[in-house]
Amino acid sequence: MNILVIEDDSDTANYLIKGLRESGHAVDHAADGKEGLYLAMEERYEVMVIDRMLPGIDGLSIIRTLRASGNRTPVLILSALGEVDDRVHGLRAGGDDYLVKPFAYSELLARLEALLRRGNAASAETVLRVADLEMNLLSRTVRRAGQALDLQPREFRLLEYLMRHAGQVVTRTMLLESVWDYHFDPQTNVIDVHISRLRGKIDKGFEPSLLRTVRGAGYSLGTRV
Amino acid sequence: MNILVIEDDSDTANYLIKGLRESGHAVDHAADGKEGLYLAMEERYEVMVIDRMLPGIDGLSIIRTLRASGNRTPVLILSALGEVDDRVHGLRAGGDDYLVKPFAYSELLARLEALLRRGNAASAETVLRVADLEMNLLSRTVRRAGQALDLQPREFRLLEYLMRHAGQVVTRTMLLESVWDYHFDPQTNVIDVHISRLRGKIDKGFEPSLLRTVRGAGYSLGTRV
DNA sequence: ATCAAAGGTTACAAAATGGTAATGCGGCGG
DNA sequence: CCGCCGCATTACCATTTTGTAACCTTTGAT
Repeated sequence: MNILVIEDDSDTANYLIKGLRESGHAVDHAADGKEGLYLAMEERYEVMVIDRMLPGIDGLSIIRTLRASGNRTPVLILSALGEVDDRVHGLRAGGDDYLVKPFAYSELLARLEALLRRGNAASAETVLRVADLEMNLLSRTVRRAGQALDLQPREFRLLEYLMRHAGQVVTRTMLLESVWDYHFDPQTNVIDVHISRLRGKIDKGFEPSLLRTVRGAGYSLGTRV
Repeated sequence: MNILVIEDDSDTANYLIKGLRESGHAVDHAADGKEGLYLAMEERYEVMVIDRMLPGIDGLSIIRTLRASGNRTPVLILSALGEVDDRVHGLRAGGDDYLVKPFAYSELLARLEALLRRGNAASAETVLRVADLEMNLLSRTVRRAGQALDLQPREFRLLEYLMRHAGQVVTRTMLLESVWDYHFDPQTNVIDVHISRLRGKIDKGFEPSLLRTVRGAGYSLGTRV
């Protein structure tokens, strides 16, 4: 996971960065408010840890600025202040969680993961990705290598199903059930025709081909195997 | 907001319920795990407050059961236990936040609101609501008073635009630009025809009418004014 | 009360979409 | 190396969706 840490105290910062990296996360670090705000605006993070007291711009202002500009990245506020009022202010400023220093690393990690979980539950369901192929379920758009593709409704449903089962072999029966709502064999080649049309749109002109035929079994979407 | 409180200690429960109701929320209460799980599964809440130690089923098991059945409602765990390990377990079980008793009501409220904010940021983008009319942008379904309606693609786009501008007057020019991508006047009555078709689906047979004509200006979706 | 303009409705025509069937191609077993 | 089977492709047809136009209704100014 991509995490931004905005923390001026170098001991705390190093402790955090080391721990998070060991847990397998990619961490960026800013030691003051100005740099922190810059990174938060320019880069895309999945979660941010922001110290409340910072040289330059203070932590709560950073959060307010981000929220005002439409940034919804979850934020965990870190602070030496323990008063209830401070915590309430921090959360009201747009923070998603509040942890008081000194803190146990395990608790911080658990809280970050809780934030990530919530974030993913929301966004992971609206955009599907397989290699450089991207489907946005909300805007109903599909792009490959950044280029917009124009799919018909049935092609869209077909591709959605394939993307939700990327890497697996998808049988004709599965497709008939899920994409066509046929619970019997129509004895025609509907699927073949639509796969062909879909290929013409998502694979023609791009490398590598993503929609692969598994002879005798079905189809599979993805890069390898 | 619809809130479920699962708490066996009657003092804490009453304190919580009273406070939340005064803050304008609708609160349901369960005094044991069994009843709590039942309510959590049957009703739809926007957030839940669950005590960790309960007679019957314990709090963490409730959360695990809910998560396993696909329920993603945010949960704030309430507990007398203060150990870091307990907090970590609570969050890992699928809780979204953890608050130790005794707690300040203001902090609880701030944390609940932080959870709600995140929940809404995610779901507000996938389902639009105007009175008893509901549009799910992910499943592309529309229902009025709970009854599923079958809209054509263009009707769907038209209704989506109207719902996103509910209460405002939407001009013909706005509709041509946004729903038809026409940047000129087609000199036909396409809009009138589609509004008529849409009315036949969303308003015919329901009360009150939601799609109102604003003579000389355009249309407006909503209950009053 | 009358009339013109705005909007509603209906019927029909055009265009887009989805499905069928015929034909072509290529891998694989014999 | 041949022929078959499974899949790909293409052309075509049916259906669905969308748009146009004619006609009808309502509204509000005079």
